[in-house]
Amino acid sequence: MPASERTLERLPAEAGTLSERAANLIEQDILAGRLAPGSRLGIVDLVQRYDIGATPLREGLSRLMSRGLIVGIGQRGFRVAEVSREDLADITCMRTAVEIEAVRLAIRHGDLAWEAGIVSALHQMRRHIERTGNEFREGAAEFDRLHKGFHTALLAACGSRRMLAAHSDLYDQAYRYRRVMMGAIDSGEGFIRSHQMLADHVLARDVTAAQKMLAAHLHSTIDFVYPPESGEQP
Amino acid sequence: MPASERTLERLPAEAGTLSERAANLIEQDILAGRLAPGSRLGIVDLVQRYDIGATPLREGLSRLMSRGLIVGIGQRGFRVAEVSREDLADITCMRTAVEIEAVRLAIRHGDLAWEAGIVSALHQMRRHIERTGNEFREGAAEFDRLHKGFHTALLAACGSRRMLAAHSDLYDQAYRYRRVMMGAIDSGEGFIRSHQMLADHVLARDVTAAQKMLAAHLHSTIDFVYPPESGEQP
DNA sequence: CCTTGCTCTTATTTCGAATATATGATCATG
DNA sequence: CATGATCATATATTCGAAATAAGAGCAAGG
Repeated sequence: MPASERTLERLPAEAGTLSERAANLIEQDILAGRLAPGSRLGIVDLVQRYDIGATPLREGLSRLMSRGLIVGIGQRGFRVAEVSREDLADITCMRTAVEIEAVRLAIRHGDLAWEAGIVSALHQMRRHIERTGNEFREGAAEFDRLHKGFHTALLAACGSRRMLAAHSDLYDQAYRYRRVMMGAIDSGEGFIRSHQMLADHVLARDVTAAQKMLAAHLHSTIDFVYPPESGEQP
Repeated sequence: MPASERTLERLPAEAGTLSERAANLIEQDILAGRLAPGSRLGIVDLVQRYDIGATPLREGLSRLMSRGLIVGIGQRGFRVAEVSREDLADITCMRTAVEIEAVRLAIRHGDLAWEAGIVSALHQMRRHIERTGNEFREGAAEFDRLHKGFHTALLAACGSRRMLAAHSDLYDQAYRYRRVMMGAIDSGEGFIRSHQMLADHVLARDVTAAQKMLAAHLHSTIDFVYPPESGEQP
């Protein structure tokens, strides 16, 4: 195992045009929290930070705008989108709408390969938690990739490009909030169990149970990040 | 009626930055069919067409990309998104998901102002049809504004910014297909009646009936544009 | 005759400079 | 002392030209 270092970090950012690269880099930094919510995204700063010209940067920012990670005001530049309880509620609302319907369609149309994908994704997630023990928050980025993979697998057979794209976008937007609660998961025990149950309902083709559990799962993030009794802290 | 010409055409396009203006202009042209599906959007052509520089144009194109009206391939420029039966089905799928949930929430949370908005929007649409008679396809753009207004009014009280935005985007994307079937509506008679029924169900707070009718309404576009027995014609 | 590799053309993409706009400070004024 | 106008500075935005990549046409070789 000498040359085991492969080009892993080149995958997301080093493709195509500088505009895409810029969009990817900025998205990564926002999701990872390196660009805090509400931060001003001054062009000059960004040019220095990423060593990319103003034109492709602006283009990347424009693309991110429509995805809810960035807000841009007329002649006053761009900012990282704020986080707030209302926004998380809105994301959850939209996610619920998309996933409730997508999982219904997936259950209706899913074939054997789809089922296998779910089992596989769940297995990977479980193993990752077992392997890293209670410190699986450390590799939050890697863990979240698997978590996203599982939820994507559930919906994979829904047959709608737009729904899958929307799910992906919304998942990423919610990631900024989930990051906060990563440390709050005591053990991976209950986490895996609830996902196992979700998978069971889906594989049993029980639409109603799956929808119900999915909705509850989505809403649980809100209470984790903003406990019901506490005040707001945007 | 001397100075009855107000600045109406300035509303959508003449605000803020050139990038926004470019995005708006291109969007209008795509929706109106002046830029045909699949057209190459060469930068040089667009610069001449709109008398706007390459930088803000490209930025506008980037913004439209995430909204499904434009596809951009790496180093190979931009094109107007193709139309196809699959794409219309996908739009409808996504619209169903969003609207089914949004109307549920709206019925649950809607207040008196919301109800009034629905009645008002329906009234405007009916009057417009009565006034223009069977030629209401002529003012398709104006009519469609009212039609969109009605459907937006139904969901207005859902309480989710993202859902309303998604509805607006999807409605616009579907407009390219609806434009084709505009001439196919024999009389405004049945059209208004079905919308009246939809409004009745919603105002009666009958979630199930409203959802059912809404879904059917959305799906009806597919059969109009691509009749079930005919082959595809993208 | 088809394939392959090269050059030349065309178009996209990017940069650096110029322009237009907002922001903040300074100063005069009520 | 508060308030509003004016100017200076910083910033975002846009332009025109240069760098870069894709595509077309053509020649040489299998």
